[in-house]
Amino acid sequence: MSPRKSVVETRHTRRRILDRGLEIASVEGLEGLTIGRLAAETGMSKAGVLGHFGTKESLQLAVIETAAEAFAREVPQRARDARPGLPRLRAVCEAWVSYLERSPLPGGCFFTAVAAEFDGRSGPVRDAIAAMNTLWQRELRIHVRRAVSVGDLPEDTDVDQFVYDLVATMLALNHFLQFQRDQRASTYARRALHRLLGKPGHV
Amino acid sequence: MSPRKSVVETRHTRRRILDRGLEIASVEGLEGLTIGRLAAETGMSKAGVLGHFGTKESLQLAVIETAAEAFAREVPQRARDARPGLPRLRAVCEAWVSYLERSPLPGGCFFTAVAAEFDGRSGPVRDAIAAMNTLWQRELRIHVRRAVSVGDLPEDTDVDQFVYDLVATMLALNHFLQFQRDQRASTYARRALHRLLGKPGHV
DNA sequence: CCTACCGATCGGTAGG
DNA sequence: CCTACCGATCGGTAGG
Repeated sequence: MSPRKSVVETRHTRRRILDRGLEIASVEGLEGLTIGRLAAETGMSKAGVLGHFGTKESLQLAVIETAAEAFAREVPQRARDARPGLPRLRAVCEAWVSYLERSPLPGGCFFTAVAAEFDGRSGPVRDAIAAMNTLWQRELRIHVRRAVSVGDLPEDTDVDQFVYDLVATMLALNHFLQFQRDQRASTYARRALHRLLGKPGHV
Repeated sequence: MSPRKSVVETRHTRRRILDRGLEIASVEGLEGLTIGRLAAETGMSKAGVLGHFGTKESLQLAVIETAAEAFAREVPQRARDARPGLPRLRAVCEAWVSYLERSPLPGGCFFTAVAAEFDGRSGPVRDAIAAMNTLWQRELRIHVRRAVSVGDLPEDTDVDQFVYDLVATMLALNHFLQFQRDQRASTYARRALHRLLGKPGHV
């Protein structure tokens, strides 16, 4: 029996479980993430792992939360110093491409993976993934709209179409990198972005 | 005990299993496709189902083969009467969009789903999916190259970039339709294609 | 946080 | 093609 841990130690253990869980889920999906494997890889018992979350579904929701925090840190946060409008939008996209290129998670983009996994299902886990997806596209729309309103993009820009094109480029980048393991993918992605956003350094 | 069946009946049973298996796998993935569920939904015993394939892996490979045949029937075959070059390429893309729009499988595009599922894994199943993916992109490249050589597309067209852009549009279409359930997706996809391929009806 | 369980389900086999 | 199994693993619980 392990001795009872302090609050800070408990929180640290929870983080370790979630960080490892995010890595596993990026490869195996959120259903393929099993409590038994998570226990083995953190050196705990299954009951020890489950004690932090109660149910597998709560664990899945906590992993989604963890993924959202990592994404926020890696992409939108890195663009916050750029001037609102096209420069900010470009900075966001460059941080996004760079994140997918570096691919800190072994299975590539967590949200792309679990969106595909849960697209045919329903329930709280799907809803949580969808909520993050909506939040992110809303942020992209705001950047595009701003770029239009300050005159960096043409007045007649279709904002939703623009967001679709950005998302398409990133979905393809993740697909070509992770599935096809084609390193040229980031070149293609940057060229596609260049077509949408123009030359970096110019307005 | 069921009486022994004729060869034609056996083949028919195998087809029924594979058709149902493809539907299940489009939603649950190829790992989530279980022999028990497949048996229940075809009114057979697990041993009866497994007898047709031997192992789950063989079943998975047979489902991939079935999916490839369905895709070939629905997309490239429907474009074979169009003139080689840009008209053929446009016909292929229109059949592709239409296929994703109609979405005969409950989980959307089978290959998109399983590519995401297996991108972090290795083995014969991943290899089979990758082989189909390669075959299809090779066909797309041939159409693009032909469109360039007959003068329908500019001489300096980057063929691989062009294929990347087509795939990006289709991945996004499937994502927006299946995950976001956004019916406007096909409008966005067709506009993106229009930008790449020009106005249908014109060379 | 552990050990020691639970019923359900997994892929697969034996034997007919 | 079936019934009747097998060991392994699933999510989860009891009790400490």
